[in-house]
Amino acid sequence: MLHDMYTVIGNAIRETTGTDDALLTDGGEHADLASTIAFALAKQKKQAPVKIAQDLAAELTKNPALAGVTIEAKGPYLNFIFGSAYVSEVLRAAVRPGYGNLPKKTVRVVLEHTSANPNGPLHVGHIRNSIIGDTLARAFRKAGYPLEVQYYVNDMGRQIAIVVWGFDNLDSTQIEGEKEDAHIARVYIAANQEIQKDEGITQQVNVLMQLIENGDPATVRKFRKEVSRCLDGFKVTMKDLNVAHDRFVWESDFIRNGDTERIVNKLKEMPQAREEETLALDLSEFGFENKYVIRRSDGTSVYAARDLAYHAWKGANFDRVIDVLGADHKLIGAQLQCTMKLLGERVPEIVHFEFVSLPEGSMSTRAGKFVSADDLITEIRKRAFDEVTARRPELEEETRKSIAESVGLAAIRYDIVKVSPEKSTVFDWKDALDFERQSGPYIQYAHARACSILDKVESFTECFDLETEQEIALAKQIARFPMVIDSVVTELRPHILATYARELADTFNTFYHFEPVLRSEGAVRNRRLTLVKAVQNTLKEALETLGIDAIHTM
RNA sequence: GGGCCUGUGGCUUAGCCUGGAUAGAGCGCCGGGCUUCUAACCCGGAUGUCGGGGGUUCGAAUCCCCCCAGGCCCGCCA
Repeated sequence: MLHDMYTVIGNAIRETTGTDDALLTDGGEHADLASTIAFALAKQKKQAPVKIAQDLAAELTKNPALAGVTIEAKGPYLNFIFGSAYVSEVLRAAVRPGYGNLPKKTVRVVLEHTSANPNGPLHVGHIRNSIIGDTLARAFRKAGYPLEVQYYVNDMGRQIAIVVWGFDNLDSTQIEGEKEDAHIARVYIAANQEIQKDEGITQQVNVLMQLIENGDPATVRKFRKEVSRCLDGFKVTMKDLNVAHDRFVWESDFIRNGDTERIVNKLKEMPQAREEETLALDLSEFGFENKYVIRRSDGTSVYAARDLAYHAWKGANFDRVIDVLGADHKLIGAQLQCTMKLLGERVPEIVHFEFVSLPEGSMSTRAGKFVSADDLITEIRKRAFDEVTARRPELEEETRKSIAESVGLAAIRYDIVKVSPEKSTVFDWKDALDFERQSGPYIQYAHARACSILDKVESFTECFDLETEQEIALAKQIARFPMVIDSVVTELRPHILATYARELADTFNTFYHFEPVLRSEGAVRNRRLTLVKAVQNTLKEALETLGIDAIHTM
């Protein structure tokens, strides 16, 4: 819709001026779309931009393809203002279920996110990965892509060996009511403290790592058991966060099925291979200073080898491979991409996000320095319940509890997804527990308001002809939604959707305060009810794409 | 030491890729609005050397170079 207008107007400008780029941008407060083409043509035509803009406006107004669009020159700017037909068309589309869905695609996408090491609970840094990843996943589905979401289970790393060593050698009884992942973390932290005191333990851990690499059945069972327990804990947390994976892929499977060995053999044949005690790749010709180590001198594979095998498998089964990874993986991510390219395999696209730290410094599972996602969820639900109880004391306790869960989820997800991924953040309890403007609950509230209006009418005749400035502004905001979804998947930046949903809520709230709906009559009432229905539907679709419940009352 | 990312009112942040109309918002501050469709809201006000310096351009928060500050990375860890 907006996209169609963009194309039509862009083509008209290109045809009329003979340029390649129509220099079309958002018109902001001045227009729906605007072009700065007059500046670009000034030198070539040896005329003032203002004159060029005037001439072009006159010329374009005659173009039948642009019928219904008001074209005016404001100084050197060419402004395009869409007419009522556009607004009606937007409204007709926006009241239908699934508004914002884009045409079905055939490109199969695999998206990997979270993939935290199973050595302790998910903390507020990990869930930035989960929430960026899950929001992207929802946007991809909305954009019509067949998608599989995977969690890569690092079940054979050193940390897991340390966990297993702890269970074998320390007092590791589970405390009553203790969650599995919290239990694992406690043992992991204790084991690391022992390692600090006694270096001999490292040797015992190394032995465990060789046993797991060689597939020693007893060791495999022990590793699987603790990793599975930790994952069970993760699954509870992720369910609370409305984050879902289609498949959990175990790293050790790529050793067992021979994929790692096969890819290591291919790597050996590369001109960049350096086989001494270790097997490594020299990628210095591509700007990587350090060697990319594939195999240790004792013959065991390192993470990179298994990761290459995993990515080769993904590349063989999907058309696009996308990974969501923390900024600490930038270098190895780039080395992975470089190596995949050299192997002639499909190169993964990597979405990086910067770190979340605590006011006192970086988080560390090993040192026990972290705020767990579970603690955050518990705290925010408590706060949300108090808030709901204060506002809606008449509701049943069960209803208030349910609303509090949805509000808490919205607050957490929105607080995290709204920030651009390249910005590092410091976790702040006050900001995380905020339910006011620029928050998830604020957007939910706008949606609940729209629902409340619609609940109060039996039926109405849909009317798509808007009149007032506020009505039209709201419809034009609604019109942007499909293009926003497209931008999210094209740019792999989910915070665009967060910003959009908030702006739509802002526009609706302003409309709400200036334009009575139920208290108006006749055609005015009908068209405003239609508009409220459209905004309710768009907010619902946007919230659900953000993984937030579009609740009807709060 | 090298590489990547970030630096926008007191605080948090959008805009930067793809240069253009008075840099947009929230919190906090000041003032106003609930017998009214849900005030988790709305309206108005004060607050900005867009880290600093140079350059490109008719035009720079946006592009290029240098510098400063912070984060992350540079392992036979993952």
